[in-house]
Amino acid sequence: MLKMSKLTDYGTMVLAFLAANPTRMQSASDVARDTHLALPTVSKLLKLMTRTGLVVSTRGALGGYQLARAPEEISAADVIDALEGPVAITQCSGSVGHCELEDVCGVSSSWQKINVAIRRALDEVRLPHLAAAEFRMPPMNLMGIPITQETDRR
Amino acid sequence: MLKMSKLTDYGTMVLAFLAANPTRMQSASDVARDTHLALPTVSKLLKLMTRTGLVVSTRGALGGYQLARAPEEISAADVIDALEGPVAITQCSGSVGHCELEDVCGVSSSWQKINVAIRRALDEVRLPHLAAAEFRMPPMNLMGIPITQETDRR
DNA sequence: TCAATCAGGACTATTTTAGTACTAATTGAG
DNA sequence: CTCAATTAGTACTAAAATAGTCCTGATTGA
Repeated sequence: MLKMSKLTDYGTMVLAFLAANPTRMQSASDVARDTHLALPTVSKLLKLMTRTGLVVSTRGALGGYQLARAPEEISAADVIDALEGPVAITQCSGSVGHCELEDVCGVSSSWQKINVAIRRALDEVRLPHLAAAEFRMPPMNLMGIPITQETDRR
Repeated sequence: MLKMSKLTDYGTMVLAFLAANPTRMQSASDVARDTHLALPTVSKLLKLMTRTGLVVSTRGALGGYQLARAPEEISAADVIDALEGPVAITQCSGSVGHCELEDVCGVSSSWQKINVAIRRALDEVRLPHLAAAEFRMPPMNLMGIPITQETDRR
């Protein structure tokens, strides 16, 4: 199905929330409260995204998180890279440049082409676009089964 | 990482093998022997791909499998659809047309755009391209770790 | 009738993903 | 200087998805 992990979905929500007030420092608890995600999960996400440079953190009392750059500068590809590692439809195709035998290896060509296409699409969509989507997914029916935006039970 | 499942990888190998002799009927054992995959796995794959119409089967003694259509008519998207279900980066985005609230739901727009781009890329690559890749992946180094084309241990 | 073969599904094992908990480090404020 | 709030790191547990196996039944050519 080639689907994103839940964590990435949540990550988008968290980033969308931070994007709403880019200048304001938000603690993990703030984010958890407003996104309705469980605190430990939000905490984990923020830590991950700090390490990968999507958000910046301030430690100590009154500490918290902020976006590392303008929302327009954060793409879907950035989020997925941060939370799932580099996009790579096959094992070796993610390591362009690392693979010494790239020009011998037939795998590169076709799957690589696909990878590039995917990445380009993911690069074009930025946080503001995603943020618009995040907060208004209504309950809907998927093949007869009623679903809602899936969030962490807590 | 957005990666394909192993099964899909194997599926490609199996199809590539069938594509080598499109007119010849191959039993599951034949395929297993020549692809170096475990028989039960190959069997499972072939059954799945038969049900989804990628290959046709003939039962009974002297039975076996053949491609359902010309190799050029089978795309990467077909293989993934058959073995992993429809490509859909988010939950609801796979059900275009089924979702009654599609025009209300903000999720459609951005992720949908990404989905379409991915699907187009997957549609363009056909079995002959993939087949060329399948049989000559040499041992290589991935970030210092020596790897080979991963196959089923059996 | 038998042996070879596919069909279907149940089941188990493995791996990946999600989620939690605990301990250490940092820092502003009283 | 101490305390409370807060992030950092990491280890661990739980749940879900994926992979893989096996068994039983149906089909068919010899």
